[in-house]
Amino acid sequence: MLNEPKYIIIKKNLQLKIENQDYSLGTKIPSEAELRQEYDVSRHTIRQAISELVNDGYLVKQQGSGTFVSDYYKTRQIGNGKKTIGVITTYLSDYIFPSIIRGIEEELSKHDYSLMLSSTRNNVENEKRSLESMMAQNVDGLIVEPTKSNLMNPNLNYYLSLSEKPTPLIMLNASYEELDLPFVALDDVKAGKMATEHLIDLGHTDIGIITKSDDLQGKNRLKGYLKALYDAKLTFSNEFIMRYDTEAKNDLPSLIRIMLESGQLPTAFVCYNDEIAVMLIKELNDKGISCPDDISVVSHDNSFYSTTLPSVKLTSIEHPKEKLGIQAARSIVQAVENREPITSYIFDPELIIRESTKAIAEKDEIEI
Amino acid sequence: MLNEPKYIIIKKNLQLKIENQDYSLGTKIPSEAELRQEYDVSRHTIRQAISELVNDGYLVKQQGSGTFVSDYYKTRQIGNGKKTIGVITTYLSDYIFPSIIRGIEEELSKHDYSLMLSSTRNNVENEKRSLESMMAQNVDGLIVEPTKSNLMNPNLNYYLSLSEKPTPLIMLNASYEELDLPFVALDDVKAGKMATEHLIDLGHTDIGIITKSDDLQGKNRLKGYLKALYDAKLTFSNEFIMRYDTEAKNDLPSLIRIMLESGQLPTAFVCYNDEIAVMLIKELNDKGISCPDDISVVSHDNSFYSTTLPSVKLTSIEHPKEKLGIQAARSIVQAVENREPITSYIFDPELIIRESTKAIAEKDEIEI
DNA sequence: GTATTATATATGTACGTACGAATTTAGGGG
DNA sequence: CCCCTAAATTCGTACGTACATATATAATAC
Repeated sequence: MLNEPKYIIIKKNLQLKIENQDYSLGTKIPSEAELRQEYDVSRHTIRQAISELVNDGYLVKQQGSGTFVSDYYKTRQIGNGKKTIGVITTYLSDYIFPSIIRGIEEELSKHDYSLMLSSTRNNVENEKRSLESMMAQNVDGLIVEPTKSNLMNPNLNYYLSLSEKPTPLIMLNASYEELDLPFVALDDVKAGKMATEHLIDLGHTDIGIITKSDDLQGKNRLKGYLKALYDAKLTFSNEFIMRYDTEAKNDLPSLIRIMLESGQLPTAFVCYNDEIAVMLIKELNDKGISCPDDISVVSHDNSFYSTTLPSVKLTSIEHPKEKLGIQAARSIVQAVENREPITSYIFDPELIIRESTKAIAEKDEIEI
Repeated sequence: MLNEPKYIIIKKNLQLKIENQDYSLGTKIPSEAELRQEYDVSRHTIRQAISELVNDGYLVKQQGSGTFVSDYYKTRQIGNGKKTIGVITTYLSDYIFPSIIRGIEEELSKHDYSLMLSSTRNNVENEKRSLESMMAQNVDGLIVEPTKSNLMNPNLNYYLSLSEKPTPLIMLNASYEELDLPFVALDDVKAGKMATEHLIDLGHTDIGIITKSDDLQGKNRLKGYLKALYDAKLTFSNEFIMRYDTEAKNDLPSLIRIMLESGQLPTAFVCYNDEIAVMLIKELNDKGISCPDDISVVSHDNSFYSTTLPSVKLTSIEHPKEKLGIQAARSIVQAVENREPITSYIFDPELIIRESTKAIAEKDEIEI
């Protein structure tokens, strides 16, 4: 520390005086000759110190007149000091995403960070463009909800090159299993297990599932479902494990209809999310099947869909939503400030019991 | 031109060679000593030229090793070309805002623009901070949904200083009447008039309204309501013009309850938006009053609330939502590209008739 | 008092030397 | 062939000088 170069010492000294307003905005600082005497160094050394300060925007030089404290450096400092976090999600306006984004925005604005937003509509090509755009904008950190997290993603090399750079990155909701990236998510395996166990506790032994195939959340919830069945030594029928992907979502109602018409049904369903659960219950009702009297349904995410059906409020696994966004933002801010690696954060699921699930015993009693 | 300083000539020469890939990315350029010989100048002069190029990001120096062509300057160039639009709204996750933001994002991404997002939670202090932040970030355009547009806004001077700058600005949903800023919005006066006229057409003569006092939309919808009554030569009772502001929203249910208990009621209500309509209908039902059999309700915005009530789907004025966002984005992009002044865009309202309104004649018949 | 001019002052360009510090390269020993 | 060391290379710091150019100031002429 003591053997810092002279010009660095002088630079720091001048910088301090500027920031302390010893040399106030717009005023002239001592000439090179004067500073030379003051610090007892050569003119070259003084020039070197001043040159760096000019470069950093603290000073402005004017030949023949003198060197002046810039009134620009303050504003530039603010602009430069302001950090921006890029957020890439699959959807913006749908379902639980507004809440997640709100959580992120809330936390970022607390730390005076800016938020740059982009959505992929669950399309990998859009994800690529969003990533490129964010990188070009030199964001200070990235929060990404992965697109088609259960399929081979062609943008993995982008993520790899990002993880080499100092730009912190955190994944939301799910991660790419091929990469070892930090993430903030609900424990989806546990969630699927909890949902299924709730049905098992109610006496159900024939349990179907409708889940998503192209994202990791769907895969994990299925995993939890299978685990719960295995632990309870129950079997499952392949016909009642129904999987769909983003593109096939619109065809799902007719697929459900076909399934419902194909013979014996289970007494309960686990649904990937509330949207699907509402879809299923509507199809059930159309066929004269009641929920929960005939078939119980447990879903995920506890979104506004949970209470939207006139006939029945959904039993659903709570999704942290805002909290998830807040946690992701908090982690990324911490990573930006401290340059420390990010640790993943996993939320524990929680079951909200409403009206769409019912003990099977009751039904048997009625039938007897 | 001929008497340019030597170091400037050398700098330009080197810069040219870098851009022509004579010195390609990452490779070492000749040492100071070599360049000294090549240009027949002192080492100091070479260092001066190189120093400026290092500062501009073209070169990177490494003591003991050499001076190298930076691979960073290219990306910095690209980043500067990308345009960013700042979006400031009151809320992010609530109500129709996700749809609006989605529209904006969709249109901006089509033009390869970035979106910087901030919300004010309808607080003017937050609005100020958001504006400052956006200005510091040097956004290329701004889309603002005004905070408390019907109250004197303390940030008007910010907007004034903005309108002097070349940064295009467009207001969303409403504008500040004190300023003459371009905006994209629904014709709220017409909307309020249309809603009220629908009730008049159904035979209602006693019509109340619940509207918001601190934003322009509420004021305009009230204006339309009064206009419709005036045109139909109907009177209104002050007790049934109920106004509330953002802060008092949570107290609204109890205020409605008090109103409902205070004697004779109108046969119909116009509501500021679907959220309020749902609130009102719940309170009505609690008092054993049916909608639409006893009291008709027409609301605004046609949001998901319109179809959320188990008892009745709402008759509501359509809000353009996505279209509004798309139009705002399109206007701002046009303004950024062509540097032309923005013209306001006003959407015509449209009535969606559902179950919450009923002709008064029918009711009379039943009663007879 | 004002306009012009000379002088002083400030930064800009450009040369030179010397030695320090980090890195690479070449040479020598095992 | 590998490891260590010494030398060479390259940039970093720091001193010096000289003169150019732009600006401010003081002196001068009107």
